[in-house]
Amino acid sequence: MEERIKKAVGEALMKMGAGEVAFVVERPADMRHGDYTTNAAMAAAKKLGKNSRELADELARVLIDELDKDTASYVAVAGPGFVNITLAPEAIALAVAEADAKKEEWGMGSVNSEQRVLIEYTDPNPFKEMHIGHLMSNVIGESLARLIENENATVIRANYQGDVGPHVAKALWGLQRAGTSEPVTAKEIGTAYAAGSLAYEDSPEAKAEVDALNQEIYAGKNHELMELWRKGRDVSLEAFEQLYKILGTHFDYYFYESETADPGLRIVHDGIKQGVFEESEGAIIYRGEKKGLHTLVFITSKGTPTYEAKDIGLAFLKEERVQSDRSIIVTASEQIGHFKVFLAALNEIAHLIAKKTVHVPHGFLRLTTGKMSSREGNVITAESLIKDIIKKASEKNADPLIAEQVALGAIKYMILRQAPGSDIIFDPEKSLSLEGDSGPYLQYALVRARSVLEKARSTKHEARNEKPEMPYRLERLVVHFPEVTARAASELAPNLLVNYLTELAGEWNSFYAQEKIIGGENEAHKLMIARAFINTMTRGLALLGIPTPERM
RNA sequence: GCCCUCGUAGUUGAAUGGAUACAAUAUCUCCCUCCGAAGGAGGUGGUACAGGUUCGAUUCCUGUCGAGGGCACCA
Repeated sequence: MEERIKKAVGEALMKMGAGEVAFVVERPADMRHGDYTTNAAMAAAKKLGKNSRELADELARVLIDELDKDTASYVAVAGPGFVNITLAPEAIALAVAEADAKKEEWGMGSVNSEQRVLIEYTDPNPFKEMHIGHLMSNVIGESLARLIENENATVIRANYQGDVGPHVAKALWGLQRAGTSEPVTAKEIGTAYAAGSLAYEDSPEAKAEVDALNQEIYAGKNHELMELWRKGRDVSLEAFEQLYKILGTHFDYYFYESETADPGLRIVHDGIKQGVFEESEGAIIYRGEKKGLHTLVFITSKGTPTYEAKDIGLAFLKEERVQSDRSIIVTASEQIGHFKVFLAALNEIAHLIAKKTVHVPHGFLRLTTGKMSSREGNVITAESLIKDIIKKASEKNADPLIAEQVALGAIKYMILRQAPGSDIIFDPEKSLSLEGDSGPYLQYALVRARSVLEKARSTKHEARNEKPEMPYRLERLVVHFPEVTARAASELAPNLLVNYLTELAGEWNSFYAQEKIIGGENEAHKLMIARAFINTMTRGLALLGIPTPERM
């Protein structure tokens, strides 16, 4: 629909001799202004040096001829020169019928038509418990994956896990110190990591031991150590799989730092000859200053690869295993600087890979009660957060499955409701609200709508399909769903869909409160609206990865 | 010290340079004899500060203040 209007506005501008002007067609903030609005007249006025109101009047006249009677009922000029388009009731009825009839295909688009998109997200570290940052990465990444898929692309989900590096050495040091040769729980390993991490900071001897362990792990020659490493890794990875299951996410490819280290080292060493990297104080570095960035170490003076070198190795490994047109990496925003340098270096080695790669940063989850640190003992793990919210949701839901669905809805909503890059301020005292703007609000609206349909099945109703002259606001909102999903996908911003669905749920709740559906006037028409709402909400929540409970 | 984000009702968030800055929450009123009150209807309340560009600035530019993150051997 938006496309159709955009095209008509473009043609109208052409006829007015302003074909070059860039303009937008969008949903006005206030529905009373119409179903679509365009700033085309104001944009053209600037370019042509004419009065915007006069130009808007002219555009409105031309536009009403461009759009056929069944599409727009009228076009009006308002404010400084907005041209507002109000859809014809027939066009709205048609779209609502489509929202019902198309089922799973409702809202599917072609923004990423035929593309193969590789998306890396979650990236937890074995030997550490999964914390909230990884949860955020997972929830955002999974939703992006689904939004991109919905635009007719093939999405390949990848997870990159840090199974080597200093944090692993710290955990193994802790396990050795505790005399554990057979770790069985992730918690056990997490505790060992915390112990190793503390000792590393407090004791120079421990630091030296951990550093030595780190190199031994890279070397892989110490059988006893590697056996402990393998066992600990398996336990951690298995714990992650349990969480992925609960979160409703899955991966097509797993990459591990233990396998990116070698290619990373090799490629960086090759890069020295090409003048991309250089040696400095025994380390191999990339001088970011040549690109207005800062210098980063890629290989340490001890010969171990850093995160940056491993990322170079990873980029090539991905290329080897997965054919892709685009590559998206979702990580915390603290890595923005590192990714800039990494991509600059990669661009010198492999221009085509760098060009198709984009880093999508997500914010932190910050506590109102102060910084999270393992030292303070107030680190919130993904598991503990989920458990807490499930407990809260259980107060109203005896069924544990539903309590879990509601809790996940609440958590995912909190993460997805705002622009991906910004931090989330979380008050652990107040916990998560299950009312108002929230996941459960959307779920509840859906459950109630389904319940109406359920009831309607057992009652007799008229076959006549009459409808009021003016479409309901709810219907007018449903029309916009495909545009919203397309925009959320192209801007990599699930929050746009969250905001839309929240508005949609509110509109349904008002409709539900004001209108008697079963046994009311125009029953068949209202039931159709209910079905259109249900399908739109169901599809929308699916794209966010928010579960839809049967009842609440 | 340098670089990057960001400052919007008491609080948490919206608003591709556009219309009377939009919600939720908290608070104050109402509404279950009627399809499910995790709901609906209404009230109170806001763009950090100072300049600039523009017909028009929460948005762009400059400065001040404040917060977060990054800046050679961590990830």
